[in-house]
Amino acid sequence: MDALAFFKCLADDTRLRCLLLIQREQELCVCELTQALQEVQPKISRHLAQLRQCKLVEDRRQGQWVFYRVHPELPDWAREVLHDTLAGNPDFLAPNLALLQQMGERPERAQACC
Amino acid sequence: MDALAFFKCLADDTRLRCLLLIQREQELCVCELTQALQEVQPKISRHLAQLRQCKLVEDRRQGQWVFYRVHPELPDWAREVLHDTLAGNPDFLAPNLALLQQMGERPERAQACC
DNA sequence: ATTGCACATACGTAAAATCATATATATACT
DNA sequence: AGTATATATATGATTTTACGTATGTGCAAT
Repeated sequence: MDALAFFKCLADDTRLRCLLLIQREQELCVCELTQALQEVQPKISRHLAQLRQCKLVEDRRQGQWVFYRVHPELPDWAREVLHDTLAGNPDFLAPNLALLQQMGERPERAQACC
Repeated sequence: MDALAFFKCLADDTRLRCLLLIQREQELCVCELTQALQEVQPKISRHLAQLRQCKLVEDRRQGQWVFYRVHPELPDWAREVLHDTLAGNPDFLAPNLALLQQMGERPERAQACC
């Protein structure tokens, strides 16, 4: 995990919100992120692809949905950066979390394996 | 201090190295950074201007030299991000620190006031 | 099989960031 | 005053990044 590549991923509003939301909520699918950010789906998808290619997140398909979570092998220092950012900017995600709550019929999670 | 603006500042190789070097060495002047990064002076200066405008660093003129240090009012969460990044990437600055050591006649520091 | 839904990607365009070079400013020294 | 050094900014070109729209893919259900 290259520090520069990591910060480039965080240097875009859409990606920063997606990543911090995923970190906070453990796991989110594309339609939830689309709702929470009020953006068109291809835009969200494109940015998630970048986060995936840089190994900041990992995806898991479950039926029609694809769930994203923070990559299990993300180095500790990077995890701490995300944690510190979230802790130091408590209002940043507020509008997105509100939209997420408002969302009806959120996809239900099943276990990743077994 | 806006999280997005902060990460945009870190999302460039020149700025990331400058900022982490300044953080590590407490204070550095432009010619030292120019040497440590092996870049032309206007390039270093331009990136320092951006770090200054975003209030990540503060400058202090002393004679012919201008010294840069981490801005005293940088929020704690941002300081921790810098600290974590430095701690988690011990080799990142190695070539720059080596060049800095090789540098003869480094400008001497004086107290900022009094 | 085909229709619907969730998601991913491709493509051309637009906007933003970076760069190299030239030039300006500020200080120091003679 | 004049020259040298350190640093800052301006300008136009180039590269990178992001975007909108259209289209492709995978799964589920009828």
